[in-house]
Amino acid sequence: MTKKAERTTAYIIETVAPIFNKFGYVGTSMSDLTEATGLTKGAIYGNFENKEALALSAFEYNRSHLLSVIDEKLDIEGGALDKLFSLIRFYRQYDVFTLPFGGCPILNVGIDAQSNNKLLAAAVKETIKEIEGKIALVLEDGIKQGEIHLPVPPLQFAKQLFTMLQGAIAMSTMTRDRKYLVNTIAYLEHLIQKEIKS
Amino acid sequence: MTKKAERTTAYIIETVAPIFNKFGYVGTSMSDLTEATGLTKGAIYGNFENKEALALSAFEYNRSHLLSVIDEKLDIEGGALDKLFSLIRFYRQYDVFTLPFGGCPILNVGIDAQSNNKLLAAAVKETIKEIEGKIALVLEDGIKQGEIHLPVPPLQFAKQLFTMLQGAIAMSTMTRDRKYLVNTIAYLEHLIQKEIKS
DNA sequence: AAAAACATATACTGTATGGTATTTTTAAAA
DNA sequence: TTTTAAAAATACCATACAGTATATGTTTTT
Repeated sequence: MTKKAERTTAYIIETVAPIFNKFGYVGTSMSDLTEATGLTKGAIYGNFENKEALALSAFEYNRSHLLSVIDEKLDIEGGALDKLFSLIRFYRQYDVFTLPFGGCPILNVGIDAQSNNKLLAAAVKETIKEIEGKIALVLEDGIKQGEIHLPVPPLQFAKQLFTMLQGAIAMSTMTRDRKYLVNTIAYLEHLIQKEIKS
Repeated sequence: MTKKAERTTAYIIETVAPIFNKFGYVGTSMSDLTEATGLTKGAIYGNFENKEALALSAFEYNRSHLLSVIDEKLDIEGGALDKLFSLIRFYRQYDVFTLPFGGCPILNVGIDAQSNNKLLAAAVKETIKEIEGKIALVLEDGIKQGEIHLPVPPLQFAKQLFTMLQGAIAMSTMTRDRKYLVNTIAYLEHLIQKEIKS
């Protein structure tokens, strides 16, 4: 049996994560969080040092959730192309996936925290690097297997791919129009099929 | 001679615009603004109804600044390709261009205001539509002149182009690495040159 | 079951918030 | 140059903010 505090800590994080993600660090007040959790400040401050530590835990929670799904999409059976298609097909529905999160944690926190919270901004930067690395690994493997060929180094291609995905996420978030996701994924499918397949 | 209040209003807007853009709507306090302007709340509230109206004016100021530069880049002598290259070359240095603005007003406000200010969010949406329209117009003209050919309708291509640009902006903002801009522009130059030139 | 340790609630800091009524100052009109 | 109108400064709301000390419960451990 887990300790009481451990369970409350976990409960607080998962309740609070989408709120921080949606309304931002400064846009979220401690009273928003007591209201959402049904707990008092005593309980929250008993489990977290301050608002910043809580926001950081909340981001880490969203981040690991996202990373594990990306891992899942990249770890399917098949070659590099299969893995890439699996990943970008996931991004076609990224808006519905991130709905319970309160939007894309990378974009939301990455933009919001840029000037308001250095720790969060650094955590986002790290997460981006991590995702790019995962994609690059798949590409490298595909090259080794002679399955694909790239016009630029794998990491650069991975960055370019992720940039396009993130652009689609940004646009569909700002306009509330999922066509940006759908069209970008269609373009990327074409790109991968035509440009990098050996 | 313009009335005193008109000048103060203009002064407030231009002083306040980069602050709102950088720190966001909730992240900016009225005392931040009195401090930056050297004016008192009496002066500010004498010229603006409330914080929201001021933030909206500040965004409109940034927006029209950006739109006029985009117009300038698209209104050069030459054909559609020249105009497109002129525009995307501008975006290669978008980070230094937006430095005095406090970052990209579309991205910053578009993400920040999404859950905190409906008026601002709507204004961003409108601005995106406007820019996409300007690009689409150039493309349509290029098709009529037989200079270019597109695999999709002009507006859709414009949206796709702008999505990639906005993705590069988002990535370079979040990571503070301008390579995303440089590489994306290099890719777009290649894309335009190879894919849409007749 | 009692004692000790832990976890949560209560009640309260001091400060900052957006906003306003009123006075004082400054600029425009006579 | 005086009057009048406009603009900005002052002083002040009430409320919300992040955070804390202390008291009260509630689990664990003995």
